[in-house]
Amino acid sequence: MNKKGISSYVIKRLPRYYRFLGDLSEAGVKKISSGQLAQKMGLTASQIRQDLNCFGGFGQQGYGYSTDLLREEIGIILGIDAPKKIILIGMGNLGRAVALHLNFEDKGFNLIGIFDKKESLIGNIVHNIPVRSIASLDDFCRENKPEAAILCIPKEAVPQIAEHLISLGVKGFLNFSHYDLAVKYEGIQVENVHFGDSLMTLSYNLKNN
Amino acid sequence: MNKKGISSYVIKRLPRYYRFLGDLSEAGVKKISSGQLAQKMGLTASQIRQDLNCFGGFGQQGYGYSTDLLREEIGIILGIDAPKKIILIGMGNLGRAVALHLNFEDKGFNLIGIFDKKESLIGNIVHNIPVRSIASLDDFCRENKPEAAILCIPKEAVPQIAEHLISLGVKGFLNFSHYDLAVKYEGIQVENVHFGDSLMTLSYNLKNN
DNA sequence: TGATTACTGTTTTTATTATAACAAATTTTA
DNA sequence: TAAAATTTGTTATAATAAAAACAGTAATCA
Repeated sequence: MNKKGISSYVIKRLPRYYRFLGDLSEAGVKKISSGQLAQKMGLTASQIRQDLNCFGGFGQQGYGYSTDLLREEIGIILGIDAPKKIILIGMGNLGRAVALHLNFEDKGFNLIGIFDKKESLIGNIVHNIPVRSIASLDDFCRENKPEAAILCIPKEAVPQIAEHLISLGVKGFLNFSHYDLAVKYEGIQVENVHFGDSLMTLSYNLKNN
Repeated sequence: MNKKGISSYVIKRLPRYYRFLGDLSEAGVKKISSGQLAQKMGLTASQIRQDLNCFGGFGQQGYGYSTDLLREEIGIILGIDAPKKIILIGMGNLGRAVALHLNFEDKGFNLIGIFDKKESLIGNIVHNIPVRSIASLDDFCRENKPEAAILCIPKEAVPQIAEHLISLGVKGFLNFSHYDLAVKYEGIQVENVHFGDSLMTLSYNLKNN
């Protein structure tokens, strides 16, 4: 629960609403009711209405929601309309995949820098961005002031790098390493992505269902 | 909630317990109390004890839990001791990163096949496994009977491929595509991994905290 | 050895989340 | 245009999850 008192469960559902509404929009669907959307998403209409009403009344009684308008509103709630500068640390297989696979602009970010310590990678152009030496991180951050960082580095390196980035003004982390980055300081945001955990959950579910 | 009546919230926490216990084990910690573990993981002792007691009493009053034993027990609960055959569809940037980055053996799976439709990739050896043509998928599945599949393919291709794999006996999916694979059939397990959603959540949290 | 401390397993209570219900407003239909 | 149907926003209820409390057992210490 954040300062505005909105449950993290609601917030975690917002990107999913945003994606579904984008697909509907692309498919030319102009309006949608909570009931129709609920069916598509495997939720209840009640939950959708209640989720949306945490942020305001975007629908119209007797009509439903305008697909485009609702998507736009959720985009604003998520802050996608105001891109934030982000850097990527670690250009291994995973880092490269993340840089090339994620559409940052559509998700509220602008990838402005890529860093690695491996000499052989430095200077490579990935996603139109040169890979820089980790030695140049401090200067780069002081000059460009990235707000967030993606960590695709070995788990041993994470605590130090994270702390260092915080001292350079980085406020948010998307952490892919095999390590749970904890929020130690007020105002620092962390999203841990552990897809190994998803594999284990799948293993459990295959065994027990 | 699955058939045994254990909440999905509990099950989602199990891999995290497993990881933390592994780290402790590696660090030579022989015993741990629910209180100590709670502090390390940012949970309450009560929740840990209640989670574990869904599956049995692994601790000892007045002592705590044996790190190694508890880890092993959770591994068994997750089915990590009984590796299941899994295949990977889609050898783009993301597919390659997943194949090379994920330690399947430690997570209950054995990667036995990689498939792509792109001619130029076929025959490449990734993680000691040759990339095969998607045309050979049917024969391969009939012969090797993989229980699960990882999808690293464009979202448009997902519904068809998933349905086809189900007809070939695949029971579980780890889906990385930008599409929500829904569980349509009894006994089919799906884990959707959307790290774009995590980025959006981070965007929200940066904006609002 | 007896008392004290530490800790689990389990029950009870509280807090949170999701669902259902319904009044008010809009649209559609006759 | 009037009645019926649709659908939201919001309140009330039910279900679920988390936290707290506590009794009982093992370990430790005097």
